Amino acid sequence: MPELPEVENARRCLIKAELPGRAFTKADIGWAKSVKTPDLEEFALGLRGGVVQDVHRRGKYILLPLVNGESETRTLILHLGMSGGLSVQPRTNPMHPLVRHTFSLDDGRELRFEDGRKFGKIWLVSDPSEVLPPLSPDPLEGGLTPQVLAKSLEGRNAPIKALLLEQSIVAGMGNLYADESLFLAGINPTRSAAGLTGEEIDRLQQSIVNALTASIEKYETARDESWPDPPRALTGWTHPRTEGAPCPRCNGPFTGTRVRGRGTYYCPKCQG
DNA sequence: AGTACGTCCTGATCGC
DNA sequence: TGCGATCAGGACGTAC
Repeated sequence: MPELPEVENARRCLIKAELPGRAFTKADIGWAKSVKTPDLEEFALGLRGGVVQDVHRRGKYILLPLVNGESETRTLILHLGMSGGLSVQPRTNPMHPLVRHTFSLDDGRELRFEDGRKFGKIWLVSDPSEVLPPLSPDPLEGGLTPQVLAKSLEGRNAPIKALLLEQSIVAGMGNLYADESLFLAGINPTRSAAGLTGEEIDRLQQSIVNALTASIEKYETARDESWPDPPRALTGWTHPRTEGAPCPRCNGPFTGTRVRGRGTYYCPKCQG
């Protein structure tokens, strides 16, 4: 589930749970392959004693800058993959069966990393740029202007939907919000990026920002209402994801197809 | 370089 | 109700 809005929601939950200021006392890794850097032993050793300074997000990555007693700084980086989720809970709370990793804190709570499909990833590094892939400016912080987007799409003949999923083009974009952005912009997901007009790219850029912002707002409300239970996954998009379902705009039937192997839904009439 | 495909995993859901 | 088949919202390595 985690795309930019879900990861941003997770980030805000960790802030609200007052994770910053706490120190890690222990790492319990339940699926070794999740830890990419360094090796397991060094990871557990390096994490111990680290005091969380803040919770940042870069695209779909959560970054926890840590400082230990000797004022050495490292960063714990988490990627939630396809099915990951994070929560901070008292150690005594019942453990969800899909929690793969737990990071004990110095106040009797622990950071829990749930990851049913085991596609999540974890790094502990001195310099995040060692492991982070190239990412576009964050769509929520104004850096992803129509000009920047147009430049990224220049000369690219792949379907626009496929390119929106590239994190170097739109950091944080995922399959669902790609469909939603294209629906809002009225653009067919299968069209070649190079064939888009300047006006369409402008509309697409605006739709990307709108789609992500609207979803985050929904999470914001849900979090306030349901705290401390993290908001369940909510429907942060407006287009249907069922073949034949009525288009919210023209009432015509939605089409389901595959673009680069990913489930793709669009209105053939509004997104001709 | 750009594009397309297979692969890593298991839980949830669908159809018979 | 039970059970096998299919599907899932990410990302990367590989090959053309």
